[in-house]
Amino acid sequence: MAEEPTGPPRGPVGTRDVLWPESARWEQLVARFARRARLAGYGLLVTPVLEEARLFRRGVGEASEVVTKEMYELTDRGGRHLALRPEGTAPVVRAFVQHNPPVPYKAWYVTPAFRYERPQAGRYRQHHQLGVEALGSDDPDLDVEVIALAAGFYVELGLSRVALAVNSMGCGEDRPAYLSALRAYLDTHAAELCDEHRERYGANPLRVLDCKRPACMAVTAGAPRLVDFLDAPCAAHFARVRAGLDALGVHHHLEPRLVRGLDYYTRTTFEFSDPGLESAQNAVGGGGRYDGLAEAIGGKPAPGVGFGIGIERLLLACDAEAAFAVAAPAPEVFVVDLTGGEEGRDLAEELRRAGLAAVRAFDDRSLKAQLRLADRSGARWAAVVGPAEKDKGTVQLKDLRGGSDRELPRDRLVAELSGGEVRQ
RNA sequence: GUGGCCGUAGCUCAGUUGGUUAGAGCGCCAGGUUGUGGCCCUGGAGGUCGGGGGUUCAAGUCCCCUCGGUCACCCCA
Repeated sequence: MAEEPTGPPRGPVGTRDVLWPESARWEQLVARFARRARLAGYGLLVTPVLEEARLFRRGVGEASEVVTKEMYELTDRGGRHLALRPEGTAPVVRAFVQHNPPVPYKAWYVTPAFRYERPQAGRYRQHHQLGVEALGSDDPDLDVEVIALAAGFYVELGLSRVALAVNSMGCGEDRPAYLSALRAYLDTHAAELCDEHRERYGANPLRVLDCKRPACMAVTAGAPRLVDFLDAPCAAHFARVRAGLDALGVHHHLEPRLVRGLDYYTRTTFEFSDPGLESAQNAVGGGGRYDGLAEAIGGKPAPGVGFGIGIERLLLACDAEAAFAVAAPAPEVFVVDLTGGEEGRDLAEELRRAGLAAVRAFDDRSLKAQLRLADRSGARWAAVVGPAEKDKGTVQLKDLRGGSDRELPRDRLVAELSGGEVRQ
């Protein structure tokens, strides 16, 4: 247990503050995603960050790493056992089950997610995800729509190296046959597996496929493949998904060992990775179909498919590819006041009421200081009001790019700035 | 949870084999004729050297602990 800290409080380990102006990029990212989602008919869904802990135990999986080792759990003052959401899908499905909206119900979200793990490049205890979920249909074209939405988003941001891996995990019908085949294979190669999996793979042999240690990877390279065990409906579904991606020009490749760490996946799984990311965490998004999840959490059966994109990692990928540069937001007008503040106060508000982004200096700074601030603010115009202008009822309008200056009646200022006469 | 590396001004860093009042650049503030920014010049503010303990005549420099950061394993976004 950590000792009681001293000094001013700090943000908890593994969390970050995104200060302005850096946050401008974040803001833009969410806006772009929202637009894309809306174009495809996905509406914003807001759900609580807190959920009953049992939602994730049942949904994400009792034995999954995320639940057993990484979940933030707490008991509230009323004795309720709650958890901070470790991922985005289960809460969406919970809301769907609880409210039973018309299907297909297509929603997008932006949310923090919490996992108690050691932070490193591209990995935090609180990270943020952008995602969509489409519930109530098992149409493979819906898988295609969802995947294309994500793929198009990466392209829109200027990410050119993002690769899409896909796989199918089958369903409750064909999974048992595959599991026994995999188990039989692993039994004959048990001695060659990594330390962690040598003794224990019985509970969920799929985990071994996900193991990145060289020993396990060498063994699983020759293991039976999920796609070879799909029953007819699942095989047809997967074929339709891949054909749809091809038809839309969404490049992808089969990754037979892609199983992902959350237990709820069935049929389609996919993952986007950016090899441009230097760090070990180069997965910038992932998702899949989860036709058994609604039922697993106690609702009536409902299929679903969706994905999550990690905002922090996505931005790291943008840095690595020198993509998605966003200019810091700048005001249109900087109001310079030499009358003691009253004129500046009133004029700034007047401009804002007219829809112009207007800022000013405080603390009665010198003219020189105010103009310096105006320059650094990035504003195109400075509107200067001193005692002389106040008496005459005018303002000096200064073009901060060139430096030219002209005086105009104060009641003409808004019209000048918003009318296009001065704007170019 | 395990391991490597690193903690000196707001930021990026320098601080010789331990030796006076801890420095630079950038940023910030003020001034450079009474009301005009950017460039330049001058000056200024700002640091419990992450924290605690120890060694020593003397610790930013060495040792231990601790907190934090960072990277990796694992897993994932």
